[in-house]
Amino acid sequence: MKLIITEKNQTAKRIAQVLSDGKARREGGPRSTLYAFKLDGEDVKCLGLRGHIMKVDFPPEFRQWQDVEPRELVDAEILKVPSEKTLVSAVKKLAKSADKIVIATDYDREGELIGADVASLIRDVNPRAEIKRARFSSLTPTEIKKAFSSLEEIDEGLARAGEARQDIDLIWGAALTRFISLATTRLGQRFLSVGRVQSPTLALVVQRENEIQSFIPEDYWQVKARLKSDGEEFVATHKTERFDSQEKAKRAYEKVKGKGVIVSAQVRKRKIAPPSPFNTTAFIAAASALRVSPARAMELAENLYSRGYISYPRVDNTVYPSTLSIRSVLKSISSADVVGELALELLGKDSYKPTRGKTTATDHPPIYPTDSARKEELTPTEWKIYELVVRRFLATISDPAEAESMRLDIDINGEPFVAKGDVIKEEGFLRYYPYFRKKDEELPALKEGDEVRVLEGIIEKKQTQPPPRYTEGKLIEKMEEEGLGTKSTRHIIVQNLIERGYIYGSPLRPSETGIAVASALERHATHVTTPEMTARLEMDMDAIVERERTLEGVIEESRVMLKEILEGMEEKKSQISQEIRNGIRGDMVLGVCPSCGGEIRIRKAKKTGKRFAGCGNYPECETLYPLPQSGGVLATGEICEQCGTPKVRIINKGRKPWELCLDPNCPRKNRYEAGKASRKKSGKN
DNA sequence: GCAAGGTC
Repeated sequence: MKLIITEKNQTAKRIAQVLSDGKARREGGPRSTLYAFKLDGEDVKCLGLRGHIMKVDFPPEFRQWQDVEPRELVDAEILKVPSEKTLVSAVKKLAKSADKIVIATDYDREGELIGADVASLIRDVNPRAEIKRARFSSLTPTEIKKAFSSLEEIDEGLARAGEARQDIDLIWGAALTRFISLATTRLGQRFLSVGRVQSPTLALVVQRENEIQSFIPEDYWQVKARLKSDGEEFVATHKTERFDSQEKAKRAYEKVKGKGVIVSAQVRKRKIAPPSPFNTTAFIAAASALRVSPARAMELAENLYSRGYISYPRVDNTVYPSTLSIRSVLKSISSADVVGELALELLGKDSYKPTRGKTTATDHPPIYPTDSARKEELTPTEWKIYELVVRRFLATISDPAEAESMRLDIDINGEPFVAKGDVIKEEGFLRYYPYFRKKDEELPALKEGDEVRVLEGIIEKKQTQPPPRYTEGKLIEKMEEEGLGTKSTRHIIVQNLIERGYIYGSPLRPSETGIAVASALERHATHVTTPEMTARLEMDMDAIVERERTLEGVIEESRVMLKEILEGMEEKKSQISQEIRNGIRGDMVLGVCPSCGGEIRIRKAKKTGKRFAGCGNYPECETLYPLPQSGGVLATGEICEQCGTPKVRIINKGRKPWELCLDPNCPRKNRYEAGKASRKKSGKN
């Protein structure tokens, strides 16, 4: 028997179908990922895994955080243990009766590692089996057949590179997480985490907040003129866009009366290029702009993918492969509600020139629709995401939009003014992808020498603005730019930072704890807070692939570095502990006491150990409120309009953070309960 | 109970 192992069910199904010309059958229950068929008289089985089926961990004697010094983890043995037990035993069972094994996991570093892990499991139970590797970068019949007719060997170098990543992440993550958690005695559920990707990401949010806090706004003045010509009104702005003093602005403003003369009128045609195909990050950014959070957008996309509506959503590539037939994609979506008609329109074209993005990768095709959906088959949010994917696809194969921009230079009593207009003349792709379309700004058709009437002058005081906080989508884009995380993990990393209480809100801000952890790490373990740690690791991994370095060498070097860092931190332990505890204490302040003006803080009842919110002026002030006993509690800085108590945010793992005011008898609560009940009824949306 | 990486 020949056994084929793939990384996921969908791939197993596809490969089995292609190699058997559609004759493969699923074996076992409805949740099974095993497909069986015959090929040239030989029995073939194809098993789909669920990503990694093995994980790395320390031996049991290192499990108790309080009993182990974090630095002991640096040299501790690292074990590989099954993380998907049923799949591990399925592999073993099947491998016993197989003489040929083909590893057909994804063609990337992690895929090679998954494959090598499986191969070593198989060698344990069946040392005589021949193990080969199939490599393909798309799931077209030609590519699959080619891969299986020219089998290769497992690339041990690539697999070792993956192992280096795994080991280094565990060693650094575990040792530093335990160090700061132990130093601050934040143990149990609410430990403080550190990691190669999460810590630099936290640092990004903290740095942005620092820029905002240290930003000194400068006053400036703007002068505008409301003008009229032939019954049409429009606004022109003084050419000096920012006057640095009120006097100067006033001098210009005082001349804004009577008439203006058009000094020049320029009309320019401008093309607006259609957007590039969706990779994960671009998709997340677009969904984020439509107010679907990254984690939710990915959850919805994965669900649509497993039901056959869209292609694989975890992808770096932004260029459609030449093997993707645009015409058949259009046909497959032509009976969809709403967007099907749009697809039919584009089916009339003779040829297609899809746009291309910056990233050419061979992992998967960019995200595109694979089937027609009806509105009643999907929840409203699923539909929103499906429609977005379809419309983006249609946009990538349609024409540029054409805009006409107009600029009028106007002289008003010697003061120069400018009016700008922008009007879409040809819709092009905007017909299919209207999401971020700007409103037309029209100007009257004036020419040089024409006169306009001044209706009024406007003088406005403004201030320079600090850079904006990151939205989740923008943060994920920034992570990609900095090389942090992967298409599959970035949204999870951001969600983890939120669940840990490090960052919160929309747009994102760091909590006091987040700021304190980031600054302590920046001072004492700089390496782990910068994207360079990842960049360096990537280089070392490349060197392992090229056999220029060994896995052992790379890890040893990393261990030496971490040991030094931990030694330094050990010396400054009490200082680090103090700093972070100050941050934690900062987050304990929930707001202002409505009866005495003191601080409402999170406290613990001495007898029961239960937490509650109470006034810092106790016993003079006895104000206290109950708190939910599970989840994180964070201040929002806002007070309830109804009852005047501070509003807090409750963070629970795996759930969307929610807000409530502290007063359990607030009249708003009834409304909240009603809202909750109706949400429950309508399902997940 | 630590990380980050796969996949559901």
